[in-house]
This record gives sequence, C-alpha cells and structure tokens, in this order.
Amino acid sequence: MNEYIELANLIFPNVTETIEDLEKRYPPRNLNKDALITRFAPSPTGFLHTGSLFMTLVNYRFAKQTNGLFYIRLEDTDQKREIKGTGITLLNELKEFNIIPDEGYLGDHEEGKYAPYIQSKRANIYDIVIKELIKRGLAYPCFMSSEELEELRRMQEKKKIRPGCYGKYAKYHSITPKEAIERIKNNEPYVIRFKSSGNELNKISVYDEIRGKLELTENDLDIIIRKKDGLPTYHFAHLVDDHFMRTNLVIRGEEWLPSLPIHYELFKTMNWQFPKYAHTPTVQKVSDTGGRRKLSKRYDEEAAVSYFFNYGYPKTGLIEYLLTIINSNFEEWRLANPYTNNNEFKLSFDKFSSDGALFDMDKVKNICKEVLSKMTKKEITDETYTWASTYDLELKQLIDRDRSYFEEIMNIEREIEKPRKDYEKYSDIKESILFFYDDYYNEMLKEELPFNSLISKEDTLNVLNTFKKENDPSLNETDWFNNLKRIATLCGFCDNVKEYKKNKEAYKGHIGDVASIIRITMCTKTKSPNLYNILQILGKDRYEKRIEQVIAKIK
RNA sequence: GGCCAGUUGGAGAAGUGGCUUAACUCACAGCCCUUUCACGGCUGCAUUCACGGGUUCGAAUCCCGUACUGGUCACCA
Repeated sequence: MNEYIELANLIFPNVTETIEDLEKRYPPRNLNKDALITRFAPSPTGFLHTGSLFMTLVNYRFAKQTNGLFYIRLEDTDQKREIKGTGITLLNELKEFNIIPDEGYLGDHEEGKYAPYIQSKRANIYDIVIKELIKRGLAYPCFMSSEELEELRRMQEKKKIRPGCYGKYAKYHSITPKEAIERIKNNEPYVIRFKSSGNELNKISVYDEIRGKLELTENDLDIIIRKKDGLPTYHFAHLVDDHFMRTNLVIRGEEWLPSLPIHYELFKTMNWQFPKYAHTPTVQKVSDTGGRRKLSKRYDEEAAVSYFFNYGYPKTGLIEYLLTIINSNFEEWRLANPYTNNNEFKLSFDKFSSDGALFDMDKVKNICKEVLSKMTKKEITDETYTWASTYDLELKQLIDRDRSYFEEIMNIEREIEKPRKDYEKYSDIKESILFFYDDYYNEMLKEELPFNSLISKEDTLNVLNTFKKENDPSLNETDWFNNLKRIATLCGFCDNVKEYKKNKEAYKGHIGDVASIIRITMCTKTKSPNLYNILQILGKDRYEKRIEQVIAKIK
C-alpha cells in the first residue's frame, strides 16, 4: 500500500466516501446558463449588521433577477466566537426586509438538497476532501505548536521578512508519510495544512465583477485547512461548500480580496470550476481621527439593523438607501419611476462603486420621508399599526379605537400628486396627531396655549366667537378659506398678508393670525397639518366644543 | 513593514480622450410660493477632478512617480 494512502487511512479511518460520491450527492444545479447562484454566509456572532444587510441584498437581488437561487449557509466553525441563538435572529431580521432564501439554513430548520447548510455539521464532507488531498500528497499534517509558530513569526518580523508558513518556513511541508504516521501514532497533536506549490514571484490574473481584472501574487502559503478541533478554516470551507453547493457567484466583502490567491490555488488544485467573484466595498463612517472606518456595531447605533426597527424607519426606505449606494443609477431610476416597486430595478456590476461609501443618515431620512409620503392611507395605517404593535402600545391602542378615523388623519394631504412629507419614521406620527383624540386634547389643554401675545385677549375671543358663529364646514376648501377671510375682516383683521404689511396700523392682525388662533384652539400647537382638513375630521360638534373649552380657559 | 484596493464638492456620485466653463440626489445657504408646519419652485455651493510629471492638437479620463485613505498578513470569519 502507498504510504500516503496509509497516512490518510490512519487520520481518517472512518471516512469511506470519496469526492466522486460527493459529486453525485450534490450534482450541478439544473438552472439556466446565466442563472446566478449566490449565498449569504454569516457567522452566528450577533445581530444583523447594516453592512451584512447591504451584502445580502446584493446577493439576493442578483440571484432573483437572473432567475437563479439564493441560499444561506451558517459559518459556525469558530465555536469560541459563536453566540447561541443569533442565527435565527439573523434570519428573522432578513425576513423583515422580505429577503427570504430559496434554501439553506432558515433559522429553525434547514431546507434544500445541498444540506447540511451548517458548517459544523459538515465536518465529514470536509474530511472526505482532505483525505483525498492527503492521499494525493497535496496536504499534510503539521506538528508545529502554537508556541513554535509564534516564535517563527517573531523571528520573521525581526528579520523583516514576510511572516507565515511558506517555503522553507513550512517546517513539515516535506514530511514523509512514514514520519507523519509515526508522530500521529505517538499522539502528537497536529493540524492539516494545504501543500502549496505556488511561488511568490508568480502573478495570477483573476477577474472581479466589481473591480475588473486583477493581477495578484500567487499564493505560496501552506494554509491550515483543518484545525485541531477537526473543523475546517474559512478558506477550505469556502472551497468545499461553494463547490458542492454549486455557488457560481461569490459576493463578499473586500476584506477577502487578499486571500483570493489562496482560493484560486485551492480551486485549481482540485480542478474545480472557479466561481465568479465580486468583492464589495465596505460601508463606512468618519472616525474620530477624521479618517474613515468600517460602520461598527460598537460605536454606531445605525450599524445594527434593529436600530431602524426601533425607531420605525420604513424598511423600504433603508433598502432604497442601500440601493443608492449599491448602484449609483438607482436614484435616477427612482426619479423616473416614482411609484414602481424597487424590485423592478435591475442591479448591475458596472454601476457598482468599488470604494466604500460613508453611511449617510441624512439621506436615509430623506428617502424614508419620500417612502412614507407615497404610501396610501391604508398602507401607512397598516405599517404604523404593525410597528406600534411591538414598539409603541399606546399608539397601537389609538389605532385600535377606530382604524378608519386614524386613516382619515393619515390621509391629510396624502394620495395627491405632491403629498405631504412630514414623517420620516413611524415614531414621528403619534406626537403630531395626538390632539385628534379628545382625551389627549383635554390633557394638552391644561398647558398654556401659545397664542400670539401681540393680539389682545378680547380680539382672540372675538375671533373665536365669530368663527363659531360664521364658519360653515360644508363648504369646499377654497370657499371655506374665503369665508375665513370674511370672518377675519369682520373681526378687524386684514384678509391679505401683503396688504397688512403695507398698512399694519389699520388692522388688528392678518388672516394668518386668525388661522393661527383657530389652529391653536384645535391643536393646542402652532404647527399642524392643513387646518381645513383638521376641522373636517373633527366635525362641527367637536370643533365647536373645543372653541368653547378654549374660551372658557382664557377668559 | 510587505502585498492589495481606492482617491471627482460637506455626503452619495455621473463621467470610459474633444458634447464637461464636471450631470443628478442628499445636506447647507438665500429667495419665491404660502393661513402654521411640511411640500413645491428658483438660485448659490468643485474654473476643477489628491499631488507632481509625462503621452497627446486636446486628459477627470491613458502612462509613471509621490502622498493619503482603507483592507490584509490567525488553528477568526
């Protein structure tokens, strides 16, 4: 028996399957030629990061728009860093954005023929490939201790040479199977390294969908492919999983760019189809020192997707913001198609910027305002209700009292050509509509009302009494406002602001002052949506009652 | 330090050798509209594309060098 085979059998006595078996078990997918198979491969180490959402969105969209497939794989090979239970949270958060994978790890279960999708459950699969590699003399057990490795590194750094396990520094690179067998039988601990045949003087040429053609230095590192705990490192898991799950487009962060030569050599050695790659830029923030840094959950609250949920930013708003930094032409498209669902927008790699954008909260807010203003009264009511159900029970109860009443309030200056844009998030709503509810109004009335101090109490009372007598809620808005002007004149106010400014002494105030008195009476505030609509929604009985209450209060 | 990537206004960017005295969006400022607020309209905001050199009749666009920013060099992903 060949010594390499003997070594392989010694290390993996229970591995009987071969790569051919795996090829049969996980055959190429039956999809169109240009269908893209993408994936999101998170580590279960916390909640969904805004940067991950960004990346997932790109993966998801490219798969969808090519009638391809998007799946999720859990990369949990680092048990030390794993935070239990975060995998499912991740999936739930993605679901909030309607990002639902076609297969893979789905939080509470797995789905799909390429299972398992959880790396820690795939140890046997990796071992099959590693066993084959050892048989072919392309991988070897390395017995260097971590102390030894550290010493190597120190020496290399001191001598100012490239650190790492390569060339003559790869101590066990040329270990004979015989010696390896002996040491293993001797119970010496070891990891398994890939036996690189690269040379740092050579260049390889690879193509990145976002960055174009890249000239990179060939890999010569003998990387660890199997850790002491029996699980693979990222590089090896990437090779095996993306091959057998038949990923054909790997979209991942640019931090992976430096290890691309490793992956290139790995795929080449296996003689497997090298997938397409797209290395995305990082979403950034300005750092304390004025430079830039990655958007970080530790320092930036907006780095956690849950931030947007808490405040009730519309999810579509966040998605559309991300689309604007993913593809620079999205904004133009949105302008040309103001009411089209953003799913209709096709992502392209040539509109993909290769440098990281600064996360711009101002722009997010603006887009959210836009999104909220375009919703119908029913949509915004439903969405607000959903949000309030978990984040603001008081608001939820308000909607529960009378949903159609709430809808009417939300309908003010909505569903028209240029809708009102005053909310950027659901949490803005409650405060500005509370006065529509009598019990809240009565509470608010206890505070001092912000009437214009330049107008006498008598005049204010006069305006209120006259308004009560003369207002006609059955008029349309134009006629109603003309009537308000008439009321103003009746009370000695000017019905035209410009006119008033020319001749202030002749009047007690102007139409704006009159409207303001009515507004404050109805809302207890100086700012409000359209007064006509407010009066319509309150109805004659209620607005008259409010006038009486205010008269009684200020008299 | 080595290697890799990037560098157009406060931010996102368009731009792929002449159409650019650099589009569009956000932010900011001013004006206008206006019964408040919000909306909307108009105007302003890079004579210049990190810097230096070169190629060319012509460069933000091509080449070289420098600087700066980010990434990476783990039995982490």
